[in-house]
Amino acid sequence: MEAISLNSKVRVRFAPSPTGTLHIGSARTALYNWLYARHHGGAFVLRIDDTDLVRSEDRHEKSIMADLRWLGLEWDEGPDVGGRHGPYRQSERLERYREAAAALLEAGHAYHCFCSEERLASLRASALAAGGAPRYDRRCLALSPAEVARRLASGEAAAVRFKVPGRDAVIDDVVRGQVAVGAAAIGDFIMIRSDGVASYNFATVVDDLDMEITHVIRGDDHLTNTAWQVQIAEALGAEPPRFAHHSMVLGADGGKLSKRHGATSVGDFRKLGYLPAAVVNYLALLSWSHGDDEVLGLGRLVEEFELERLSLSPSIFDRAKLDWLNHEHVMGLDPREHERIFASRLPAETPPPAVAALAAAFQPSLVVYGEAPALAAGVLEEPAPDRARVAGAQLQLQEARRLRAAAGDWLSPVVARDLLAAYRVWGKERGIRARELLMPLRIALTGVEHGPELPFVLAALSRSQTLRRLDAVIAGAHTGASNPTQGDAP
RNA sequence: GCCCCCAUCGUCUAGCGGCCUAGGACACCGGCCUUUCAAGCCGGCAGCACGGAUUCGAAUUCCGUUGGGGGCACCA
Repeated sequence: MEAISLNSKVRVRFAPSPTGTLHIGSARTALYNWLYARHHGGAFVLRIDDTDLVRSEDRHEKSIMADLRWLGLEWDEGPDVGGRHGPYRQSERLERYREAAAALLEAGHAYHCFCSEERLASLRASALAAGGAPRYDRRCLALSPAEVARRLASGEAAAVRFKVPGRDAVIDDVVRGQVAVGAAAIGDFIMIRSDGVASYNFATVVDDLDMEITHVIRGDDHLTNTAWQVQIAEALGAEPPRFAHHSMVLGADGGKLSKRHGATSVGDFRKLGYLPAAVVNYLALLSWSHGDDEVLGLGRLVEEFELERLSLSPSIFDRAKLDWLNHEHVMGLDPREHERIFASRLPAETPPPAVAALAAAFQPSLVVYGEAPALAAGVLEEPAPDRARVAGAQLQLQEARRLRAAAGDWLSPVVARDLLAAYRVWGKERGIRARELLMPLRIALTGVEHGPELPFVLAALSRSQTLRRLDAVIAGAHTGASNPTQGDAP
């Protein structure tokens, strides 16, 4: 094993079907492949498994590639970047599969099948009813070569089936050890459909061999596929790649992670404002660990990640932990980078000083960037008139007036910190406690009792905004006092 | 139904026969800090699915039960 890895360069592939967006579970598979390739100095190949011609769409291929790049998982070979083993779309390799099928037909490892889908369906139904695994009954294997030739010549549609060798398939799995699938469970499956297009299980084997893939790293939902695939590889006279089947990602209820669990695609998380580094970090931590280190960047992951240490059991996707990791990554971000991302979430017309102040204010506590607009609005938006009235009622009117009257003093320093310090000095001289001094100011400025630290609020607002809000609250308090139902405290 | 995989706190995991009175993290609860809410810091709660067997000794090995997941297409 050591000798092999020294002599042959590791080559892995991620082979999504462009039938939808990149699911978080698939992203995890891509990540494991990528990490394995980078760790071993090997190649990471992107192949598009689009043999399902009707469900495959170009826009999905594009979005999957965009999501992979967003995650930071660049590939060395693929449909857009090329490479020595192209083409990298299965739809462009159809001829190659027919060629390989012809060889298998020639060698007696495959045969033509003329059975209708209806017959196959009823075969399946009766097998299931009888309590057995649905397997093809090999009716067409019994056809004479002459009859096959005649029916083919007459233009009758035929699929090509693999003639399974009838022995157990043994998979030597990197993470699971030896896994044996009994011969009884493996039927003669279709390699080439009657429309001439290869099926997944066949195309995959041909491509993995052609592309010199050394390790196939994928979800354990493929474990039974692997049984057939090793047998095809052997029939093709080739040494199958090593396999590594990782566990699945489940939803909070233990079921397959799907739409009803909320965000499930990489794009969803991108839109919500998660950092790619945090998503990747979380995905790696799902079924893997490295001592007490949990907050790990891509670089560390490349160094430390080991397939052999993957947990064997399925893991449940926990958004709360992802949130925590994202928060950790946000805190660790270069402040300028954080400000850039934060700003991208705000309305374009947000004044630069406000952007800078708010970005700085929230870097220590932000969970996801999707929160940015609401957080910023809480400070930047003028408190609603009725809100100002309510705030005015909560405010000690005397305090507010004194505050406003003193504005000339505390608005003079340019830096917000100094502003606040000066204000506190002003209050201290008058024997006013910090809470009584600052809470009314907070309410006057933002209309609510919670929010970022006041220095940031002051820095985010312009001088005229600050004065206008104070005036509005004082005026609102007046209105409240003159309103009999309001019952403003004396 | 049949086949395959899996099984440590609610969740992700450490543990690979004695170092385990089972460690860490998230979540939760409490405290501290603080103008507020968060964040941060400190502390707490909480688990080896069950039954046999092996062994001087089992979370760790073996068998079974139960439970969970996956697969069983001319989808990938």
